[in-house]
Amino acid sequence: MASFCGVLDLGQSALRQVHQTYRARRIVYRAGDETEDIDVICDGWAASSVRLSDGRQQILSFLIPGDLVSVATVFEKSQFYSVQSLTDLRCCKFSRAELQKKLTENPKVFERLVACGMAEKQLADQTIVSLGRRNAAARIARLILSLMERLKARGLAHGQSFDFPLRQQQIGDAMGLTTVHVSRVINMFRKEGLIEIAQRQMKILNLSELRRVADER
Amino acid sequence: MASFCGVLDLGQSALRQVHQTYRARRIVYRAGDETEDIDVICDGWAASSVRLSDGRQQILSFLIPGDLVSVATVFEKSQFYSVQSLTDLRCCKFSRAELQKKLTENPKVFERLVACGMAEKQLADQTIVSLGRRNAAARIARLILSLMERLKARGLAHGQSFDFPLRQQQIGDAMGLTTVHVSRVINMFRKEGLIEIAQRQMKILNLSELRRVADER
DNA sequence: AGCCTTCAATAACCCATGTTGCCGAAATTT
DNA sequence: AAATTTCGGCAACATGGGTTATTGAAGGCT
Repeated sequence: MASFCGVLDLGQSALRQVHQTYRARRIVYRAGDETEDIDVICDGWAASSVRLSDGRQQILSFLIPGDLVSVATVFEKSQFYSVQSLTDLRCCKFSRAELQKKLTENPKVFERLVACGMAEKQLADQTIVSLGRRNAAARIARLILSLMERLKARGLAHGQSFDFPLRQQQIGDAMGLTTVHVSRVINMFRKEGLIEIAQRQMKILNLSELRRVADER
Repeated sequence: MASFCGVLDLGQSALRQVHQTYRARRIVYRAGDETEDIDVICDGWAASSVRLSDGRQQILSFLIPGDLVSVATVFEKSQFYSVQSLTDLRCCKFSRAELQKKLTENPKVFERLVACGMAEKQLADQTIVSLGRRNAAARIARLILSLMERLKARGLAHGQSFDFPLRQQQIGDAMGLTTVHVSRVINMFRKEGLIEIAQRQMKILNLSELRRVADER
């Protein structure tokens, strides 16, 4: 299986890389901290999120293998959101300074980085549409479909089945819902034969109907 | 007053630019269309938005003088969202091809463009937090404060007063609320002496209290 | 194996926000 | 300035989703 260290396709003169692992539920990056490294996720899932003063959190995005821990980290030493591992995680670390140097030398790498950044932005925009205008069922259906597409694009889904390590709490924190309501919706999906979840594996049983739900208001 | 044509600071070898005006409520860019130009807003407000199949729309962001009509347009010919003028608009148009050429020649310009892109992303992330975790009053308070900060940074606010051409419908379309509910909240703000709106001018009367409301759940 | 923690399902109740409809004011067009 | 459209305020009512609490199952740890 691809290791995803090479997403940026740095070519012959590859940069020094260090691999690092994190246990599930660890803080990979804490909001406001300064870092000198850029992480690429090789294996496992993570999430970027913001914690509010009352303890609730909003997940901004889920990160899967092949994702950079935010393109912004390449240009800014510190971010206003945190990143936490959702599963055990394997990352490939690059030095920011070295990567930036590479950018000026190799415009192809810069292009690839810009493309990653724009993909992040487009996902964020679609999240805004979900949160602003869709009801709970459509939001969750969209999340599932979007994750499936992203996993497929990286060769991490076989047919309509894929690893799905998310807890209902995390789905709620991403889609602006409570765990109770996420549970209601997921069970409705199950009872209607749209999906099946067992042992952290998601299987989509009725794709066209799930798409229909995702397009409801 | 600054014209904002120079946001990208293209320097001596300035690009050919064309100025264009739009009346209020016109489509500046239609989702999916291919364009060869990049617009910088010199005067007036616009909004990028997505229209759903049932006619409702979600506004992704408000664009004010000095904003690019999305950094993404520099790299991608077509976008999945539209841009509409909210007021009469003056824009400065650059050719994408020429601008891209300039990018490879002048890394400073590239940096500035990346910085614009990251600012867009950060605004989008903050919108996600608002929509996901804040109630109507906090969302609207945050929108007002965020717009004030952005206008101030461009020298377009005098003290706590600034142009505010948004209709309640547009506030609702941006913050995932109905016009009725926007009206309820705005009137509450008025009655509590937080803000004053008259003739498309917003004045913040009690900044600290408005900030407090913005930080409530 | 036993203990403890996390996770999910479910029910009863509540509240923030949506829906519909109406009216008058303000803005825009003619 | 008359006509028309847009806009905002308001009230009555409906509902999607939140809150709280309880229970059992699943998963980790010693």
